[in-house]
Amino acid sequence: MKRSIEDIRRQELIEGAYRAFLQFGIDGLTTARICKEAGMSPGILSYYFKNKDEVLFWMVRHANRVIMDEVVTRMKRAPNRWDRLLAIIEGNFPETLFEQNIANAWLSFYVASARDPQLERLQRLFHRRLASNISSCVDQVMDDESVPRFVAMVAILIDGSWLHRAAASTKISNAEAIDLIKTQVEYALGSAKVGEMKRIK
Amino acid sequence: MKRSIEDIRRQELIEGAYRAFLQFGIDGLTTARICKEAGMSPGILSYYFKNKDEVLFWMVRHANRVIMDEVVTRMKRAPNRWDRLLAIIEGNFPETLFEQNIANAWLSFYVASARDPQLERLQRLFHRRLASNISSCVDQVMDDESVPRFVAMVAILIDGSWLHRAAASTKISNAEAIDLIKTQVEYALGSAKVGEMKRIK
DNA sequence: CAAAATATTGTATGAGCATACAAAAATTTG
DNA sequence: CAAATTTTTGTATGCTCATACAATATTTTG
Repeated sequence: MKRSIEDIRRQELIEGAYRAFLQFGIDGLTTARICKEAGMSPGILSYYFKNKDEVLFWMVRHANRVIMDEVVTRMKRAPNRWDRLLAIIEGNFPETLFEQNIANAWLSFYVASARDPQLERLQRLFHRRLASNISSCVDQVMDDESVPRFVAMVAILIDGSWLHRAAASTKISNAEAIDLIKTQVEYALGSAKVGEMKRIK
Repeated sequence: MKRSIEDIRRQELIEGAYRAFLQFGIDGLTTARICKEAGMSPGILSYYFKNKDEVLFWMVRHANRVIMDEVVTRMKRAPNRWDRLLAIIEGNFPETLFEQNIANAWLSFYVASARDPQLERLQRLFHRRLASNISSCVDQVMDDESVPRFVAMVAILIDGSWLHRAAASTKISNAEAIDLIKTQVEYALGSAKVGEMKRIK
């Protein structure tokens, strides 16, 4: 029984923090706001968590999971390496999530992680996961030295599109971002490799 | 005489703010830190500026000018449109400035500009300048509807590389970033257009 | 040089916030 | 149901910081 209520409250606070994060970014996250968003009184946070940073940590994991679920779902459906690569690209731009406020919130997480070792570890983890997913699509069609460069290119295009969405004066839509990245990826691979990837499960 | 000392102090404070910005990002900028960095006592800021935000505003302009000078210098030397495009790309990655702390500071500026209309205007201005520079290189070799997409692609690669530098676990060097962007740009344009651009002054 | 103007210092004030915690309320237990 | 335990509330404390400003120092002017 004790476990249960504790888990529920922690989860509610994490989700409250997530909603506040999407609206105000990391800097707009105050303990008061988190608790209010979770429908609890302001002091409750320090009862269920050591401090605000702990909530932040779990909130970011939660936020990442929301996006990763989109990626994973699409990857599972993909019948071959090429479609898996497309699944990764498309999964990183879900219609409902590719939005200025949210993009900005993610940016603020990047900024914060430069000064918080815990968040930095998370950030590295997310990045390694993305890199390893991309690698697994192309490692059979190019030599080992070429892979990192290709991976960096795709990652830069994905992150860059989010940054663009957050900040640029001419906003890009998710369809445009996907299309743009897909086009550049096709250039980089060439039709021979794309064909090959379509043949590998 | 009055003008002179006022201008000097304002400039010193702006440069102090710039140094603090590079080290700590926008969030690490306190009035005390700015004044200390400028070698003055903590109260001086409100004598020469309306408030901290005004210093911030001028500091960001200053910071942008440092990079833009790199771009402009290279552009002036470029004999044709292709070299001008390369000048823009290379100018956005000066050896001494393409560094994690600085990249992070810029990111924090992007985040802040989402909530500060003054900074947002600056940010739009910077972006329009970049877009217009890129456009002017390619507007003779592609039809008008294709230009924005190409511009977005290059801008995304530039911004994305900075984001990558700030945050990714595998850091990219300026040479690698330039090379990667150049490669993707060549793919996107094709050798015919590149050849054409080399012929247009 | 003395009076006036200007520049600089150091600090007081108050706002916003994280955190701890005493008191109150709700729930569980015997 | 009453005592014990758990959960929740509301607030007090202390910190960091921006800003204003009185007091002091420096420079200018006549």
